Amino acid sequence: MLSYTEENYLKALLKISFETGIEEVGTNELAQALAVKPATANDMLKKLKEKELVRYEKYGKITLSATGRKNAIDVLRKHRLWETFLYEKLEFSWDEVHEVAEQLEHIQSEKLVNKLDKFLAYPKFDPHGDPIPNKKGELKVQFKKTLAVVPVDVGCKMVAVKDNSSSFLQYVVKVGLGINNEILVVSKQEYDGIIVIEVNGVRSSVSQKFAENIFVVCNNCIVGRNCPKNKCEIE
Amino acid sequence: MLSYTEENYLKALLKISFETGIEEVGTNELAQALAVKPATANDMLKKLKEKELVRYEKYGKITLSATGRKNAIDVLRKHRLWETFLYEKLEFSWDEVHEVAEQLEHIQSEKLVNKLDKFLAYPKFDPHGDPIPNKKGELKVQFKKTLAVVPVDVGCKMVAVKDNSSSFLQYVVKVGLGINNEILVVSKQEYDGIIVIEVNGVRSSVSQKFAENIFVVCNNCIVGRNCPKNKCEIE
DNA sequence: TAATAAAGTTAGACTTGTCTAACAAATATA
DNA sequence: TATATTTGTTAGACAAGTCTAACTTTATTA
Repeated sequence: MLSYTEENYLKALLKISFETGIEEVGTNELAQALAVKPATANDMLKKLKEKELVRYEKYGKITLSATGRKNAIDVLRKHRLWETFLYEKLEFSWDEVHEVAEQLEHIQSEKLVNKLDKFLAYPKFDPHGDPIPNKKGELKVQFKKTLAVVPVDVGCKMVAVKDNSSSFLQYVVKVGLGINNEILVVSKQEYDGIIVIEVNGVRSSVSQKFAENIFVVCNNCIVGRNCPKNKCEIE
Repeated sequence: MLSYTEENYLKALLKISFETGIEEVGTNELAQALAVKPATANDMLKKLKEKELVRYEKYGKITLSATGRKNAIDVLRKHRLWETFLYEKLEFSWDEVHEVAEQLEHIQSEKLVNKLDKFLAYPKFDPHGDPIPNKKGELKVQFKKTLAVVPVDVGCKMVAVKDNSSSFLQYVVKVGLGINNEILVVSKQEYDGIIVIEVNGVRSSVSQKFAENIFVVCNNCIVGRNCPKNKCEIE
């Protein structure tokens, strides 16, 4: 049985891998993700290695072992199922679910997870558009890119957000955006990166930073085929 | 903000008060309820006193302060709401809810508790028949006695169980008993305490120990009036 | 390639919650 | 009431997870 803390370390490793597209993770990178000092992460890494949850050599990179990955995916599954529950059943808003799910994801009861999954009718995606792993740990692969790389005049569909912070999500709502909204990129300013988008007939200007945190699927991409290199991420 | 452990100490104090009917609790008693050594409980007590959650003097008895009691009741409210959720929405059986609720009761989110309460339509009692405190911390007082003190030929209604252990609860189900069942005490053996009861026309013999863990309300008692002394408990 | 910067490690310390072993006080009982 | 038993306390230790400060490796770049 893993401790609350150990689970968080494994989850962070998985999350970083997903975000960077690279399996190998560095100590500082991990420490930052967990808001602890590198020394602390280093200590824990020795413990996780001892338990064969990660592969790791001194001064080397960290990768999850098969067991470590399975555990991390279990936590992710719980997190996303709870987010879905809070959003769909308890009237939580999009930006409120994450914080509470961070706690709920550590509840230990296989029966609970599976019954919750059933109660929610086996959802495939959470309220942020992220795929929910099933009982076996399999999750829907998504070919997605950030809004920032979509060329002018190209239409796309918002599928997820990268940043789960409440402040960002509230901003997203304010711009009139939500999961599954169709977005048209109207123009892009070379100078400062400002992007003009059209959603439901309404035009808004968003920053480069904002656009980098919105995941979309392009309308003119055939998923997995002509999806331009370095602009699509496979999870 | 209280730690997981501190919450458990406060909850245990409240629970012991409820069970004994006495507000004052001893160190060993508390330690036993939490499955820790008296020395450990003693250490924690100093901390809880420092935080003004309990009243306590060296070699004296422990009582909850107003703040301590409020915190304990909040935990109790969460515990019982989660039990109700698991039982009513997730198809958990009577004897499975307690263990998981022990974990869920520590989730920190006022919004979550209140939304859960609403989702369950503000239940007054949990699956074991115990009253659920409302948002303000008020809970329905129940005048109840154990099946063990009910005289022969008297009918009563099962309202709750004292022991929440899975093994006991499974036994209860086996005897054909459940919350709100009418019970008639057919006979009592002076010699070994065996009690014969009739439930839905079916007779069963139960031990003294078993009967002490079943809470009932007598049919010939007018609650709060002719409820015999030392045989009724007020919570 | 040598100097500098970034990344990673170690040692020692602190906090929380737990333990054991020895001791002290309060209560029960002979 | 004196002794025995129960109850409660103290001191010292330990594991988990964290920190700071100093140090070592590896990577970058002038």
